[in-house]
Amino acid sequence: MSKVKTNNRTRILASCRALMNKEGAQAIGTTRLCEVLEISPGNLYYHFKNKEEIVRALFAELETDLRVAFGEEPPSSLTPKVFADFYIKTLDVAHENRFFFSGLLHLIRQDDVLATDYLSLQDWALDALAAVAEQAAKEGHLKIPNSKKRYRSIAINTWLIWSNWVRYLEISKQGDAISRADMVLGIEQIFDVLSGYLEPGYESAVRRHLKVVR
Amino acid sequence: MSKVKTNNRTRILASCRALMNKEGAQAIGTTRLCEVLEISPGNLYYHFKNKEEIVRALFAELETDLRVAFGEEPPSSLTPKVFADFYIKTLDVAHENRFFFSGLLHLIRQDDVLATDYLSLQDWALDALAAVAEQAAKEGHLKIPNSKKRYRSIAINTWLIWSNWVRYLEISKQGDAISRADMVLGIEQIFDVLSGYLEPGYESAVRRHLKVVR
DNA sequence: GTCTATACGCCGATAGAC
DNA sequence: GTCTATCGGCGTATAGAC
Repeated sequence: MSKVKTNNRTRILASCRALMNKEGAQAIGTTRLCEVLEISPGNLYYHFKNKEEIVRALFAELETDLRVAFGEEPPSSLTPKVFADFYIKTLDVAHENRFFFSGLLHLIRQDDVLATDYLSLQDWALDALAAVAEQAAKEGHLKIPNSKKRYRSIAINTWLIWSNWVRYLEISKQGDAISRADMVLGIEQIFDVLSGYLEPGYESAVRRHLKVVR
Repeated sequence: MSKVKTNNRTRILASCRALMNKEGAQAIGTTRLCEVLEISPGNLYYHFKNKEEIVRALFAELETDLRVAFGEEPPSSLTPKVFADFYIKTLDVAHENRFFFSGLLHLIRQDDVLATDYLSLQDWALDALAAVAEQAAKEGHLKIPNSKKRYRSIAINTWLIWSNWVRYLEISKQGDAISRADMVLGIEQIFDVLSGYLEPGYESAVRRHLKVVR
């Protein structure tokens, strides 16, 4: 916790995230990273004990951003704008940290600490998504039997699509850049999980809002 | 295409699939593989030009199994049993080849041929899933506006959950074995994508069938 | 804080004997 | 078909000078 600028530490993190997003977490080694940054291996290992520590630091940043984007508590009123913005914000965070979700299984297989931390973040997110569904139902936007189990199931489907949408794009677009429009498509996919239950007026209001963003 | 038994070739494929399923595709090298099989590197490289060729051969097997499981054409009548069995069969194939879906992005990033082949399989599967939704609608099980776009959207959501369900289990269960019951849970998740549109009698019939399997 | 230099292991792959 | 032997390269990580 020194006051001096430890600029290389920041550069390492930023560069590592960018490279891993581009080529995948497994493809980036400390050697490559040092070359790109034009620093020495010794320098990198002064700032981080090992490669795991770099990924853990990146995960910590992701976690912070995600908790902010999901909101520490469900919003008080789910206007169509609040609803649409919620997913835009969270998917943006997923996109900025796509290396993590794309290489997730490999990353947590070789780092138990990261695995535990990820699982508690996932649990938290599932609860948050279930709470949003429950709130939407309470406000009359979702016509759905009031059942914890049902909310949980919707949350899992939402999470599966949410956390894999960017990966699906990377797989499907093969090199082409991922655009803002692609991300909005992701929100529409997530939204379709609820579609069968949605009150028609509310549904079209949210979809109108999504069109504006795109 | 010789008539003699090329047994080691088969052993290499089987062992490679098993190891990759267990530890991830990136974690298994030719060296490890040879040690486990108690054969020499030269032997392995007699049967396969390189590691890519092994993975491609495994993909070919996956593709064959998957096309059989999805059926070459949509079934003539979607009885609840047909519907449930369809997903049980396909998810089993996904489970037997989970290494592929878990490490997909990394695998196709380093093999353009595999990438192309995978994408056409995915396209085919999306069409098949859309056809199933359309058929279910035609038979009156799904109450849904007759729109190609809607069927496509449902197919994508189904595919996202289908192709990531086993990965989600691996991430969430961390070492615990994946059971048959876990797979049936996956089918229920997929089924929930349709839940809002389903004709109630049909829905409960399919769910009853799933309970039997579990 | 940053550098140079370097150890060590594993990986993919090949040559050539049997 | 299968083996032994081996190569070059890259990955992580460390020691120790500046």
